[in-house]
Amino acid sequence: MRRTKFDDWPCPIARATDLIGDWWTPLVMRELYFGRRRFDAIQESLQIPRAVLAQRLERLVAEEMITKVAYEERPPRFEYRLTDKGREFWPVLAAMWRWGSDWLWTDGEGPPVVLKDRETGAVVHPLVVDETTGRPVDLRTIRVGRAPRS
Amino acid sequence: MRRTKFDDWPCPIARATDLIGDWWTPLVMRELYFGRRRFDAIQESLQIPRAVLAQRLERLVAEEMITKVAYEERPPRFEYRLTDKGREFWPVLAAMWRWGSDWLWTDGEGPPVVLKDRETGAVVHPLVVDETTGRPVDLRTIRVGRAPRS
DNA sequence: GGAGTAGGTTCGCTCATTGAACTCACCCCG
DNA sequence: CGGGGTGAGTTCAATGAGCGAACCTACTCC
Repeated sequence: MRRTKFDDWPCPIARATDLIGDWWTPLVMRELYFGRRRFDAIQESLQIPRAVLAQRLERLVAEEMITKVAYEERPPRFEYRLTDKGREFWPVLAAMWRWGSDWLWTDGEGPPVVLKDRETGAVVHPLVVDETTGRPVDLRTIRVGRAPRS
Repeated sequence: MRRTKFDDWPCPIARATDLIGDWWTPLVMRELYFGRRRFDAIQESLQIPRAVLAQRLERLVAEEMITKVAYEERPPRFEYRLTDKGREFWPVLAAMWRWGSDWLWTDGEGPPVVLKDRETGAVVHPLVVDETTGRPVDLRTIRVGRAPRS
């Protein structure tokens, strides 16, 4: 049977999972965030099967995370550019980066790479807070409620 | 062929993706965050195939996101409890929640559910910031660098 | 002794992912 | 003009993961 789809569930986590839950997709986004825009560049960097990359890019275009732009007509050549929707997804990967760095290196060291501020060079530690109060989101202080109907 | 594993890549996003990139896994974590701890409760709530749920829980236990605890000996009954590692993954799903709420409801409304502060009842809007500066993480101001060797 | 419950396994089917090879349109070089 | 190179994919056969349904086990309750 076909894999169960979550894209019409009434939960933001379910819908987001449907999109980025495809194998390789977060890594394809990572490549785009770090400036790789061409098919072969992404394929070579990730060593992703070409058929899979083609299918993932197609879906990301359909979901309007990226757009496919011809940067040359003859011969036909394309690149993939992030949309606002795609660019705003970066904080999710930043949160994953933080958690992965904190918990997935068991060798006593951390990962060999860090996020840095482009200007100051200071190391950036992503943290998820409540926009209004500024307090870190904590499972114990949060519950789910019905949305206030406006 | 077997699906490519990312769990030993030198990138925090890749390693985290390997774990939560399994289909259903973020939703299983969501159920645990919202208090469902028993196999049948999770299975019924998500309508996830039982074999898949068993395999996901097994992996989450192996990765120390959760522990399996007998809450009753005769008859044998179990529940799954979050570890610190599992609980600290919640901010990643909170960031996904925010992005999903902002971008995945095209019907003019938002999702029917929101996150609320358990005490004040105020709606919580997760936001990913830099822990040191407090500024929202923005792709344009961030780059990747080698980790300072301590 | 039969029904019910919690927590899984087993099964056969289909779809997705994989690596390797192939295509296509074009350019450049001699 | 022929040969090699490049970017962007498509095609292919083999294997593995996800699917729904049925089954199993160990107990309790009536």
